[in-house]
Amino acid sequence: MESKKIISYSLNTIQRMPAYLRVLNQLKDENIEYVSSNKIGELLNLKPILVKKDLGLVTSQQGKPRLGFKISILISDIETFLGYDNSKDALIIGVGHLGRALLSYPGFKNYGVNICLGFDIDNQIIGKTIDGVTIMPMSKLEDLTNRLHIHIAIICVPKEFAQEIVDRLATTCIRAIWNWAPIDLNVPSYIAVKNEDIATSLAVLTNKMKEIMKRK
Amino acid sequence: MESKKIISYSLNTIQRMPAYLRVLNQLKDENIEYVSSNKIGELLNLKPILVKKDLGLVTSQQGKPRLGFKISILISDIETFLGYDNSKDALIIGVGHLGRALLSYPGFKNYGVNICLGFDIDNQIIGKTIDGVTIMPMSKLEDLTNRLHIHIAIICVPKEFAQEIVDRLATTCIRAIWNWAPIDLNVPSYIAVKNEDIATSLAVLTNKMKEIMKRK
DNA sequence: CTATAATAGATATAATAATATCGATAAAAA
DNA sequence: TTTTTATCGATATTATTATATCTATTATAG
Repeated sequence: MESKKIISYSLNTIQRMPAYLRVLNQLKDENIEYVSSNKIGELLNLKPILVKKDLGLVTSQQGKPRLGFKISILISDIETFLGYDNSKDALIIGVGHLGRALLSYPGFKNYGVNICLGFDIDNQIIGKTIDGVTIMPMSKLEDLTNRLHIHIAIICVPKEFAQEIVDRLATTCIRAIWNWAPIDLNVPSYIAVKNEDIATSLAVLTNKMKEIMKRK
Repeated sequence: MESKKIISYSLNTIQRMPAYLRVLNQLKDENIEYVSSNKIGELLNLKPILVKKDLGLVTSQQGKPRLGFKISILISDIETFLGYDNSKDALIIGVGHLGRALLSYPGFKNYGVNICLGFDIDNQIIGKTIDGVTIMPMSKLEDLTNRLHIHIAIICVPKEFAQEIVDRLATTCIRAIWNWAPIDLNVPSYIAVKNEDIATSLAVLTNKMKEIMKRK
């Protein structure tokens, strides 16, 4: 009987990957070919052993003693793992300041995400193109989502409207929601959610600050 | 010899607190007086036992059998724990779309954060007031920060400029930096940092999506 | 060519976080 | 008033995550 090793990646491991990718690309730009876990740990303030374990989980190569891992392979392995290799279309709902900030963010393509449509209720901007993305009326939401087979939705509307939009998206082929509205959404189990929660971030920040202020 | 119990709160516990606060305020608005860990766990999709432990760590009250905790006390205990009770002044550097989105966000006061100053290099907006916050030229950064005793800085500038701003802030009384620029900052140990990392968020989201798509 | 040192990889251990269990208690029901 | 039951609080257990140790390997220095 065959046995397949099942590897499960912890949330923490996943969250560290983008940081690895950043330093690896930096090193690659400096024309460095190999890097050790020690070196990466040093650059990111992570224990080398942790880096070693994380990288060992996702890379396809054997690390070489005294040299470490080949950077180019490491990069492509992590990109594959994170899904940056195959571009995914996304739409954005709510094109106010926050929505525009995200639209003008140049980095998405590096992360395999391509925002191809915007939706808003403001007649002033409907039909216009902002940062290369056309803004459509909300009435077209379901139809366009399905016709274009879009799986990722970015929600940037005021919190009062977020839930009703989720309910509408739930009837479409959307399978991931990146929620920037400060509210706990009710989302069916066939849709992944990531909340960008300002309150949580601030809680962590002020807590850290409290620790630091206590010290001295 | 006296012994003081040292409680250390895990990052996870801290991060769950804002969610507890949200549902507690909701319940309070419904004029409910007591709530059990079970009920909160149900509302937030968390195991009741985890909620019980988290709340037990921060609350000052004895929970009552069959009733649970008194909501009003729980709220004020969590608010105190998170530092929402004493307002903290903050400044924002970079008032483009993202900066404006944060400025127009009405929720900060609920989190004990008061953005009282903005800084930018754009002469078009320097001297103007946006959402009640006056925009100052970068040249005044250190002086105003120190004179007003501001401890929190929100960085919303393009990533190329983020590090030099951190270096300038390090010479002031700033003790916490909320970084929205997509870059690993080098920050002295006497300053707390919280990175708002789009790449990390997307990594988590697309990974969850991958799991969901695999299922069926 | 040989010795050395830095590294991966595997495995073991420790630390941390989540979950389960159980007795005491008090509200609610009988 | 008595019984029942939901809950807390404390403690124990389990699961997960991070760290340490040890061996084999190989680039590098001598």
